[in-house]
Amino acid sequence: MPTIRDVAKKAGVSISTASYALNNQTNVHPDTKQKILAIAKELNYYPNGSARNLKTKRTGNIGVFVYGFAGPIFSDVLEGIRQTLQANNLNIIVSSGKASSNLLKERQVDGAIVFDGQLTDEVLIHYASQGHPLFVLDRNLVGNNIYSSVIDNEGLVYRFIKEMIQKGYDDFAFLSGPTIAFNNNHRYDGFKQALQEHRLSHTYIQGDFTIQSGYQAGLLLLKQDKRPRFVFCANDESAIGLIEALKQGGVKIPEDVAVAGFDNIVLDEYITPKLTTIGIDHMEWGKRVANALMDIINDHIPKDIQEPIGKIIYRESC
Amino acid sequence: MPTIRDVAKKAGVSISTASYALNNQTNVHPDTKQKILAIAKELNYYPNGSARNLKTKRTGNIGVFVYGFAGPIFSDVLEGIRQTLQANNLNIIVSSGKASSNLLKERQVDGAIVFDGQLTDEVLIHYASQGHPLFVLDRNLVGNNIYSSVIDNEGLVYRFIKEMIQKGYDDFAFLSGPTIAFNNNHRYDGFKQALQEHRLSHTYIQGDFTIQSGYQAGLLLLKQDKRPRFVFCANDESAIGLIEALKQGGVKIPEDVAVAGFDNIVLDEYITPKLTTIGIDHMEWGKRVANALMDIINDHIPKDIQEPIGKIIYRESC
DNA sequence: TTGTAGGCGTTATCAG
DNA sequence: CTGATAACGCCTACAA
Repeated sequence: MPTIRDVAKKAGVSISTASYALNNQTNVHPDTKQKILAIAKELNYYPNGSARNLKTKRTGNIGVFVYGFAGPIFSDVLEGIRQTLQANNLNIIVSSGKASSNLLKERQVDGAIVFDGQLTDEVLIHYASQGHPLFVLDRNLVGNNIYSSVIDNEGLVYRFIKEMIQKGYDDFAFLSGPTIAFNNNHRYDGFKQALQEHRLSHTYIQGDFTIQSGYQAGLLLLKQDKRPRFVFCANDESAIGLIEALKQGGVKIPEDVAVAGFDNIVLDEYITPKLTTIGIDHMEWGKRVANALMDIINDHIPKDIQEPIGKIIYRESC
Repeated sequence: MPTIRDVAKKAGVSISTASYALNNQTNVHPDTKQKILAIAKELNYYPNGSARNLKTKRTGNIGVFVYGFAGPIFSDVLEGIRQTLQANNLNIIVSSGKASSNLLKERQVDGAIVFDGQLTDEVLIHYASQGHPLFVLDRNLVGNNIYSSVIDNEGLVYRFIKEMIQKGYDDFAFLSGPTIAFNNNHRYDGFKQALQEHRLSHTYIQGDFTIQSGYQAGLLLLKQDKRPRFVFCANDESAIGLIEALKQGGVKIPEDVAVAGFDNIVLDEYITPKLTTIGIDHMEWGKRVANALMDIINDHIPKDIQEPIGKIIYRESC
């Protein structure tokens, strides 16, 4: 493992000159510079990250922290973030679980984008309070150096349900996700608001965002003699489970029961009937967030953060 | 940002004593230790990762490098790896693109698991040659400290096609992925081998692993007056595209044309007909690989690496 | 244009 | 049991 020392020695220059050359400083003679670079390449020299980070107090890494790797939604956001960071010469580091808080506490990242409800407010606030910019997605958190980008869950669902009411539906049910989920509650709020304006009541079914829970909800409905005409599901996965169960029970969708979800996951287009849903352009969202983070890092001026773009995607299920 | 200095000063002890206490050494009096820990907590002290890494020559991070974040297959592998690493007190760092080689070159990770054909052999070999353990998945690479875990693509496809021949099929086509893909070629080898043993010929269709390319292939088949009785697709996504096109053209699956794929992605169970495929237990694979890496890191004895478990999953498409 | 030297925050060796 | 002190590898005033 060659160090800058070895490079300098072999080039017959001092360590500092080597450092200047390797860091593309102007104050070094072209000839010496070229010689140093050639030798660095020959020795396969790369600076030790830990040493550089310690000295410069920056790592060149941006942490992206997710709840788990299994979810289908994050991948596009990550890809959008990755592309933007790479264009700005920053490394993306995606992590999850205990590793996330370690990286944060030990300052192995210069900034962070958080998509993980498990990370405690305390850890996040402490990290940001040291001067590191922090972005929280789909979560409420205020503090110094903390920025957030939140999907307008409430507004989107509200608009959608209003349209469905215009279309003639008047007997709704809400298939809920876990009640501790930020998303879920806002979606429910929008749902209720729309109905309330038309003095419509609704049925509430508890689920937990999984396909399985949707399936269970479907079985539940099958047992009832009277079923809602429209089930709005807090996310697509539960909607898919619900449809699966209803279909097996001989219920026609959307003729007997109409269904819609939220998230626009890939699966939506491949089930029968294709699922109507509300979708976010995740890749674009990732890019916007990463760009906002870049702005903050580069000139410390928090530009106004644009909301992610959401839209209703009409397909066959309602 | 408090340093160990601050903790020591406030506790009225030397830096070294503080370090001992914080690192759970035995040679420090319980009372002083407790005091130091209390003050560390009070000051919200956490060691600077860069400094510690520089000194100890380890980072506690394991890099997992993927080709991109968009793919549907990796997530379970990642989750398996994550769980195992977390149980061993190591941080998982997932990265992609240029960031991956940076992290490798600058030695910001103690070991790596590589699932990214874009990372050059050169970078990988150089990294491993410095004494870092490296795992490559689904790729051929030999060298010091390099281990690999490869799916038996060839054997699995071979077994599957043999069974299909037993079942009576005798008119096959192969829908290929990109010919530079390691996976694809081995799958094709197994396919050819099985047919050859029965002196059967086959049709070859070029694709690139995407749903779109499968769809194109389907359109192509629709134009032909004579169609193969069985299309084996190099992966599930192309199979799904193929099925979509054939269905739209009025072809019945599996009655007119039988189809199968490889990977067992989530989508398979939600399309009509459900896709027969060959699947790997990805979560289990991730765990095995991570465990093998742990063994290597802990006692430097390369245990025999178990192959990932693959099996044929019969559903409706053939 | 190049070299000297100090220090980033830790850990770890060696004395006390 | 505790305390000086020397590294780890690099960057960067400042001096030459």
